Amino acid sequence: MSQGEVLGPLDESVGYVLKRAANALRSAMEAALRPLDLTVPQYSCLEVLAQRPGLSNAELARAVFVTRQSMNLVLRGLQERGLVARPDSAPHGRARPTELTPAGRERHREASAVVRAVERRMLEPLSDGEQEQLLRGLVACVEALGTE
Amino acid sequence: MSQGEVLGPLDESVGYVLKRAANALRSAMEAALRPLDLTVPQYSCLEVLAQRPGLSNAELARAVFVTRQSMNLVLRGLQERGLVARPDSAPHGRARPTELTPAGRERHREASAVVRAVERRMLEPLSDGEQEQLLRGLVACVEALGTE
DNA sequence: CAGCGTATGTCAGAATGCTGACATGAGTCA
DNA sequence: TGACTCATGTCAGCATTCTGACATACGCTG
Repeated sequence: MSQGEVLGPLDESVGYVLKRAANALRSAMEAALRPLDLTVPQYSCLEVLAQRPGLSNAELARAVFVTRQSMNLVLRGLQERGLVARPDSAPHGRARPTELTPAGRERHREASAVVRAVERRMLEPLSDGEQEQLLRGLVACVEALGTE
Repeated sequence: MSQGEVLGPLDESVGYVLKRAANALRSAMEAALRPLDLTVPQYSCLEVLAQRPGLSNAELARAVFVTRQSMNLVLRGLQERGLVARPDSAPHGRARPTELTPAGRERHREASAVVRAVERRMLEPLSDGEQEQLLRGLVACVEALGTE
């Protein structure tokens, strides 16, 4: 009863399946990142910093879609573990640019590998064209909802 | 700076966009359900109950992907507002089957309408065929991740 | 009948994220 | 220069959800 659910109208709703897919991806990522002692927000932070070094706390928060307060906690945890570095005083205004340390870059490399493996597993049944179409469809949905 | 973000590699990651889409859908649903004084979990519960009456708390929790404890709180809130009804004593075992009251059915009708409107808005830029393909792609992803 | 395993409902505690609020620093304009 | 606006970092409180645990109820098996 726990697995063999009746295929009801819910499974035909894009919204329901979208939520389900995001949920499954999150769970898979959590499980994959646990051996590296990283949470999903922590990994997201490392990934953004690797691609765009020097971002401030508030900018990182916007990029990962969390509040400044939450991102601040994440950054503190990463800083205590020596994975990111921030100057003690802000060079301009109050924003302190954050950078990955060498250890942070190494950890990001490992984390990025396992996350990409999860993503690859998720997309494995789809052809390249179908993957592209899925991506474009999702982007279209985001834009349609974003412009309210 | 807040809106015009650089189109980086992140936007080409299906996982990232999937999270983004689910997030946008959730926010839009919250905003649409607020006038009806319903949260997303509460609506989800009503929706499942409308399609499958008589489910117990634990079965509802599994259907909505939350814990029994969380669903119990949701059900209490809905019960206090007279939208769902549960017998005081279980007819079999400990599971008490839950049903929508007439008021609950009416509220569900209203909520379902606004949620479907949100979903329609989200899917508006996609053709029928693209919507179908998106749905099938997401289902494939869920299944690929589910079988670990 | 007694024991075991499973499922359910429920209670308590912890973790996580958010909203509200405030002080600080920089830019703008009269 | 002084007032205003905006963004940032940070503190406190609240809300929501999860994990852990326990008692109860049923079915199965010896």
